[in-house]
Amino acid sequence: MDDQSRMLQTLAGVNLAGHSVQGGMALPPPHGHEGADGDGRKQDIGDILHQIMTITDQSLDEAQAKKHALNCHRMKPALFSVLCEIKEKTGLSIRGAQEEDPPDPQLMRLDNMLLAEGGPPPPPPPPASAGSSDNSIEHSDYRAKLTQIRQIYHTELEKYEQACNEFTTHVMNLLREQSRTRPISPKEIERMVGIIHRKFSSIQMQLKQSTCEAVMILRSRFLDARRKRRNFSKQATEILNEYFYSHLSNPYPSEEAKEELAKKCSITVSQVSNWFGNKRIRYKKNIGKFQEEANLYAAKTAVTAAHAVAAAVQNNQTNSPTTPNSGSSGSFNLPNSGDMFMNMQSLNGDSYQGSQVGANVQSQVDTLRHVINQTGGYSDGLGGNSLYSPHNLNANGGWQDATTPSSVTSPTEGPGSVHSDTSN
DNA sequence: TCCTATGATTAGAA
DNA sequence: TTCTAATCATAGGA
Repeated sequence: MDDQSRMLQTLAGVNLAGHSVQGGMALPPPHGHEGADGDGRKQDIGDILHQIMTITDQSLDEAQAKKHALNCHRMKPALFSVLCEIKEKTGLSIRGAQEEDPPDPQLMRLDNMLLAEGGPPPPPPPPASAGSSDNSIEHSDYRAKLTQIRQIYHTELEKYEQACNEFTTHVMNLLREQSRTRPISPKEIERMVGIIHRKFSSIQMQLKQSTCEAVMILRSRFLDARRKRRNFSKQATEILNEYFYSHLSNPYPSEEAKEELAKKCSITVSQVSNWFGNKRIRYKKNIGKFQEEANLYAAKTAVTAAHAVAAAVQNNQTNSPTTPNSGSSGSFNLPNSGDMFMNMQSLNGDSYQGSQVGANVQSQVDTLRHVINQTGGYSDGLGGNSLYSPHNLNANGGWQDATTPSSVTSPTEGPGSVHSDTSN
């Protein structure tokens, strides 16, 4: 059996089963019997089908003429409906299954990213907070560029959507027009529209990808921390240097000390760590160069210590005149200058502990005297300051005390701690 | 524009 | 995990 006759049989079969047709123009029901009227109808259908099947073999003019006749035929709506159903049951049902694709995860990810990036909240500031006076300017610049990208994206998207709508309308009109001559159901038109939309959404995805790339480039350009290097404030550098040179024998601040320094300098703990890391290595590499700086901070620390201790002594004498003199030459509790620094910070700052001062005030006075005597005064020449001389570095380039960095092995050494490092 | 200083990052070691 | 050492990339001054 060839295809044509099979089709004819199928059509006839569907019809004879009393299938309801589109547009309320159903075939008359068979009424349970098929007499001469039924035979006539069959013949009628057979004629139409024959005409349809042979129309492709005819010339265009002949076909046009026949098309009109077929369009006006009373059985046309019924045939239309049946043919549509056959189409549904064959190829189109396969396409229909593909329609239920879940939303593309990549597209969703891009959407989310664009949403997050283009949303109202400003981008996070760079990690370095110090010296970021022009952050707002940079952010506005960043935002301006981001807005520009978004504008381009939206313009393009609008263009695509417009084009998509135009094309969809065009296709719909075309299909509607064609549905007069061939079986195209509204459902099929709908599917076609869906296909067009999917095609356009893939174009949209490309657009989104490009936009994402542009945003990423912008981000890396504007927010890359390395590019955003800012010098710390002078005050912050001074605080860090004071700590460094006063802990020269063991310039490894504990976690607590780092936190304290970070707080004082308005920077992050990791920035403090970075700073000390850089400082240690650069100091070690070029001690001579840093000697002057070391002396400067030595003098500064000593003067601060002198003032603070003097104040503490006065305070101590006023409040507790019976404080025993715990410090005797040779056996005093000698803090290194770094601890003095932190003690002075404690005395002057927010972590003051009266009891500590009370207990150590005399030894601090002795310490100060000791240090002053040891260094031969504050105005020692270059290299003559044993307090900050590089002898703390051992032969293989490490700090003598650095074999046990405080942050690793003795994290309890915090601000204000006292130990007997006499190397200073 | 060049040079130096400096904050940040990275790989590898301990 | 922290540190060192090398390196990058930028700031800022001459």
